[in-house]
Amino acid sequence: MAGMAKAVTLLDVAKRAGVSVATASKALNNRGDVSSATRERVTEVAKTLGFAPNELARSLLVGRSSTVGILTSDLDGRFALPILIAVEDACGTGELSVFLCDARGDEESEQHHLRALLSRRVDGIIVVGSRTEARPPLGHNLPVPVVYAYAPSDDPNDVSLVTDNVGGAVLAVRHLVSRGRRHIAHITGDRGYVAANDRVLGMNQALADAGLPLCGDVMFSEWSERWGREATAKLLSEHPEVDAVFAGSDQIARGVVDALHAAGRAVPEDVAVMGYDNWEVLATNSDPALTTIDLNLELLGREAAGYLLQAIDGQTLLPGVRHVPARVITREST
Amino acid sequence: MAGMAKAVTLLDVAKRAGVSVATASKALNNRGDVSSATRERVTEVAKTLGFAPNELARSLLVGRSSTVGILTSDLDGRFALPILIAVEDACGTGELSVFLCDARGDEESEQHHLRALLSRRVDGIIVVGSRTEARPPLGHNLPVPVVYAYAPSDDPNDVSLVTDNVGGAVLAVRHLVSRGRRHIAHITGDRGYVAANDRVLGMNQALADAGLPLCGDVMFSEWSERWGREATAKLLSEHPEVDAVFAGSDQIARGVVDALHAAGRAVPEDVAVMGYDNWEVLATNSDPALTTIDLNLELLGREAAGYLLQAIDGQTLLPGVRHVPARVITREST
DNA sequence: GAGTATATCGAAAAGGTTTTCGACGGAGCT
DNA sequence: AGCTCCGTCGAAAACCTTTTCGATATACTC
Repeated sequence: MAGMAKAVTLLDVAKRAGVSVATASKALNNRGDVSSATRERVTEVAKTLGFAPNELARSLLVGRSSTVGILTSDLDGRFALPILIAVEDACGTGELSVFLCDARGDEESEQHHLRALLSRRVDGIIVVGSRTEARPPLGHNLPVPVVYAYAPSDDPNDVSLVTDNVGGAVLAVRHLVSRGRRHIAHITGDRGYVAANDRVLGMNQALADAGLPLCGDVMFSEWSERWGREATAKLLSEHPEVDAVFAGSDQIARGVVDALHAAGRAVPEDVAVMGYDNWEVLATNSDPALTTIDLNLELLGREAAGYLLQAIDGQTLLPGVRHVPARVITREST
Repeated sequence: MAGMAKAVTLLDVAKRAGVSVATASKALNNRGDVSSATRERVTEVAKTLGFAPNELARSLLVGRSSTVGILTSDLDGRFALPILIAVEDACGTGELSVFLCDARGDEESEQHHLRALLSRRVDGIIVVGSRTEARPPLGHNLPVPVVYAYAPSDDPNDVSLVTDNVGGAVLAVRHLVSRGRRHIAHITGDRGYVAANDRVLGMNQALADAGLPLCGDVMFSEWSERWGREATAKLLSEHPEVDAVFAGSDQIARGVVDALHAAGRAVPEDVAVMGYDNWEVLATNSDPALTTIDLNLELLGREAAGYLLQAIDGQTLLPGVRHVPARVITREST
């Protein structure tokens, strides 16, 4: 800690360099008319004094703070973090600093953070959700642009980015049929999640395209390994002919391969298993490593930041929800 | 997006209320001499106009921004996030907003972010690392207080908070011997990590206290499930009498129980297994669920924020590294 | 030498808020 | 009536930077 040196101001360097603050400012910003001699002198003094312009004053003057807010509803979750990282990255290269706010799923806390962000005069806000269900907008007539990531706004006038779950499921079953599988079962999570329903939608569509029936009924329950194990046991007894299971998440997929091994079925030789989410620690550590669907969350976050920057630049972007495509990550389980 | 309403200023509400900006300010801040009548009138006007004070101007004036920076070296990692969440939480209740910066382990990027934070006039900085090895300090003679979390600064004059890995390992083997285990083996990760070495330190200490030898040598390699499986197979062939394995991480522990099952050993009846980290998704989804050591990262983050707030308040805190104790989470694998 | 063009610099305003201090009016007292 | 005192309010400075525009000096042209 030690020094606690007083911050050095532009006036300090101006005095030290024997010029006015005006020319000092122009010298440091390569702007206006200033001789190269004094410019050098000023920059030299600024460096030795360790001058760093006070962004608060700058922002106040130019009416733009070069900050954005990220408002997340649940940082703990699996999906917010990659988006957060991508957004922070994209903003950082654009010389924007980001305020992080975690509302913990609390509506009241969210409004509290919103007020804080607005009084700090952020130039824009990205709200990232943890579920794919649509959410009410942050507010109406906000003084700054807002883009919604992962969880879309239910107001069609807002701009939202979401992952394409039906497209992802299509990719998944196409991959399985391309591997020669004909008896594909689907074990997934909570029937109350639109993510689960979107994926069965895509699956049915791709199955129909391939002229194949689903092996058994789709099995809903919870997003856990345990459910993957349970469901697989049941599946094997009722449909021993199954040669592929499409799991609704990597967690479930882990349970599936466990149960398959316990039943003496080889993966992928006897039955292939496909995960969803590309949760690295689960997918890569599995034995065999899981083929899975990657959500492209980094791309989603990057694009969200990109749209926000455009809006901050004054461009009006056309409203609606944009779907960013998923992609299959091929590993050893298929 | 829609409105883009112009931000309403204090002058606006003052004019509307028929007073000067000075009295308006005093009315809204419950300060100075102002009659209750005009106070009510001003607050009323402020509410209807939706006035929110410009924090930039406020900060500039009072010389304190009510913001802190979090500088992380690797957000991806397993350990930064819980700390980040706890810090954000603690700061939020203190009416501080937090700037998030992810340096991605790049020294240059870190300095870049540091400069940005300082020119934004943050009141303090928390730097959270992703490894337990000590790191060089952010800088010398910085104008704001800094506290280091998880990865300590190697300058003894700084204040750092780290997890107590040797204490955690002591708890782990005590737990195992309290379960009646006498042949305890240790499978852990990369020998180059001080975390790994600290834990064998604590383990040896607790083993000595209990008068027990280690079963076999400690097995170093990588922090993965695969290594857990490999090492277990080797262990079983060389030391079939083993009745407990203390794993250096939950990932390794998962591999251990897999291999144990494959070898026909029941967990925990035949051999107990203990994890480390309490990585929920791994530990709770395991079959059986893992008993493990929790790092208390939330507490660490909360305390880091607490110390920083004290320093910001002008208290000088005594330098050095503080160890926050771990705790055992008992589940079904022991 | 007179006049004009050019190069370089500085004074001042602006941004929105808080705080100090002086002004003003009315009430109470002698 | 004259005085003090208190309660309320407003003018202005301060925080630090950027930008505009006028001022000054130098060089150049005829």
